Amino acid sequence: MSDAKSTILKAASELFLEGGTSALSVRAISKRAGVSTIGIYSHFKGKQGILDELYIEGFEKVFSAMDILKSAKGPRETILQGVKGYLEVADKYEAHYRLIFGESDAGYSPSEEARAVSEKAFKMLIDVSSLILPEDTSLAKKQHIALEIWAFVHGYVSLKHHAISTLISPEEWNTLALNALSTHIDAIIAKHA
Amino acid sequence: MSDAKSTILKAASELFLEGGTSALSVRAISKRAGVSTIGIYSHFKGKQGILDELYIEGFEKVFSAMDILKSAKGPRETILQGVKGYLEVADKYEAHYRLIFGESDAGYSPSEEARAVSEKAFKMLIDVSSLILPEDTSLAKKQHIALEIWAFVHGYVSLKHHAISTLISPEEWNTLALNALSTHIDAIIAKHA
DNA sequence: CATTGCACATAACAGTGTTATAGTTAATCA
DNA sequence: TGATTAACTATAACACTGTTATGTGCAATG
Repeated sequence: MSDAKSTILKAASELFLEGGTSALSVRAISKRAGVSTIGIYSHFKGKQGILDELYIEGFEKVFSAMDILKSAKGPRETILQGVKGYLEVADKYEAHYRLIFGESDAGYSPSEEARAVSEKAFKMLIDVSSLILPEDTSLAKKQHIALEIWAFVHGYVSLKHHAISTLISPEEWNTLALNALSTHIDAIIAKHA
Repeated sequence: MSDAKSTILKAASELFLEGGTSALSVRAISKRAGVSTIGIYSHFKGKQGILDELYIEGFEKVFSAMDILKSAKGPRETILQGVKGYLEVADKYEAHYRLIFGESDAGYSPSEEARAVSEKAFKMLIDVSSLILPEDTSLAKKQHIALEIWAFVHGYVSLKHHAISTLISPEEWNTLALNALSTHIDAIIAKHA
């Protein structure tokens, strides 16, 4: 990546972490990066291009959180560790997470390249969650189980972000999510044994 | 509600259903409603006020979907019926659902009144999900179980909306969600019997 | 009749993403 | 070396956004 390109991306990432999408105007990025506004369009495909990079950046963080396939503690604990990592990434990079799930910019929709990265992440999730299934399980079934786990974890993260109800303390959320997932994974194991 | 007020709200609701938040500009609403742009500010508190009304409108639809407490089929089937209603509302009023969960307008955050309506909906959810729990269960525990169910269902809806992966057909989603919820509710019942 | 208040249209302000125009600087090539 | 080309820059404009100030007319009230 060229110098100017990485400088722009760094500035955008900083602004993004500081104030989310609302702080991410083309003029603000170019000002902080020390380039002209037109630079955003020559080095990236406008704001869409910037958001794509941040989208991919976000998924790569999720990637690394789930990259714990080779655990000695057995499939159940490996998955729960992956869930824990996911929850932590979602907390630490909340802005990225919101962008990925469309919670921050109505106009944005990921490019083909960005979509490809997200599918790669889903495939990794399938690998991890397949650990609790018999080896001869069909791919469709594996996808369904992976989706099941993902939906559950993401549901907790999403509800937490939007804080519809303030009845539950922020610290408790991740514990509740882990307990619920633990119960559900046991149910899946029992069902498909 | 005055004539002009309901006319404006009707226009806003129509535009919203047609094209989501991006179609909801103050000028577009006033044009369709046949009033001046300033009318949005005299009858409502600007765009925020309009979005608040739609937010509440959305929650009332969720309300009515879950308002099936008195079912003769027993607690398990009653809950699953509530989940089914929830999924259907989420499909039918996708724009409202996205607004409620912040997936459509970054700048918007619900007013106190709107928040109150959402808490009322959560309390109803607690009532429904408490059906599978012993009567002497603590309120905190009831909340946790309600959150568990909500997170799971919402996770499916949210992932479906954003279609990270196109590997699963749209028609299949709700069936998968219902099956997963069915499994999990059994697990909850077994755990807290 | 005069005054008050309400709804109106028009226009403006500050911001957004994007693009056209024009000027400057650096590197490449004959 | 001198000329051309490419890449950068700044400035300004366009069409849009939410919001507000200004002025206009009309209706009801004192």
